[in-house]
Amino acid sequence: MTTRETYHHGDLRTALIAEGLRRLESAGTDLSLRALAKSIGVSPNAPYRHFANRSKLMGALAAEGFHRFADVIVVAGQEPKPLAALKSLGLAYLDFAQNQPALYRLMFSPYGYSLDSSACKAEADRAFGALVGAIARASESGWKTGHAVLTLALAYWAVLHGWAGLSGDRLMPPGVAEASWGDLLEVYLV
Amino acid sequence: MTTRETYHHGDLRTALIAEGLRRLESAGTDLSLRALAKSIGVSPNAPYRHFANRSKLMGALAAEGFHRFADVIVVAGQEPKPLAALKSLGLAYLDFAQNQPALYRLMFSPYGYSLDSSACKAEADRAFGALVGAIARASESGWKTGHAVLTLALAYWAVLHGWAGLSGDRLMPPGVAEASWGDLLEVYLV
DNA sequence: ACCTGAACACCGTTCAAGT
DNA sequence: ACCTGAACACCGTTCAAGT
Repeated sequence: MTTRETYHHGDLRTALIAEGLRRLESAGTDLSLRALAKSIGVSPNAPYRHFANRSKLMGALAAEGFHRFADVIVVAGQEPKPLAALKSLGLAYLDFAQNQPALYRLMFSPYGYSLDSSACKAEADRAFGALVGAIARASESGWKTGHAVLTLALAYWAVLHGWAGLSGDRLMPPGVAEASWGDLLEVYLV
Repeated sequence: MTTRETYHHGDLRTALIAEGLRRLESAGTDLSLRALAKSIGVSPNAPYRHFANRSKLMGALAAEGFHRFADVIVVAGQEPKPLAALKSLGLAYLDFAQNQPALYRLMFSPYGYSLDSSACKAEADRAFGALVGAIARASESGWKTGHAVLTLALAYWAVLHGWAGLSGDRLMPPGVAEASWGDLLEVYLV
């Protein structure tokens, strides 16, 4: 969000990621390494000192996205009442995906998660761990005891990921607006 | 699937789509117009006689994908027993996404659905209609009568789309293999 | 160690021209 | 009507060279 003039020397890596995250949402087009370098005021090949190739840079953006994502999910899951925590976590998830659709798409694309596995996986596991924890607490309080916690967690993750994609890409039928998030989650939450 | 030698004259549009669908799954890299034209044996700009630009071609591929997808979904939903139909439809959905991951991703990406709205939307609506029909029959037979049919359909679609994405991109935690599809759907189907 | 300049092969797209 | 050839601006990437 902040713009500075003290880049270009020793902080290029940070500058690339910051500008990359900014451009990701603003420019609808694919993120170009050359355009990114140009907007920072550096030569077209300067990024190669910090990233092996374009994919690795995209992976770093995805990793930063997963980091912020995990922060949001973990906090939302700390709601004391078990079922309220599940719903709060779900709404936080959908909010994140809606507010940063390009970043979310990158995170869960082959250019994101798969290409910087180590960094992305660690943060994704942190978010998924919060989800499993919330599900476990709900299960202990008597919610859907007929299913394994891990299966319940995967099913909930699938609902959230799927709905984030469908609503983000405006694939839902007309008449179904964001207002129905609550209703939708209720189907799963019973 | 079939390879012919009678292309290049009058059938270029068909040839581009056929070869495009083939390359989509084989080449992991992004589909290039020039490479596609070259593999058909035509000049780099010949496709522009049939498609306004690359996006329109991708949209046509997505539309063909949605057509095949709808066929599969509609057939799977014709299973007589209501709950069995829902499960059959879900498994057909996940099968399609797993067997043609690149096509599925394209269909539900901004380059697919959004760019050739008319053709894609018609076929997507056909598939979604089959889903709504199957849900309606289940609802009439006493399944989850507490929720609106449309809400149930959206929730099921979200589960399927989400799981297709997570398993297609191998984002699920280790130890959760394809064998758990049935278990996962059971959570929703109760 | 970090960046620049020049170069390569590739890409989407356009325009004039051929048949 | 359908395709080719040549050209433009752009891209990822590499390599030699500068500081």
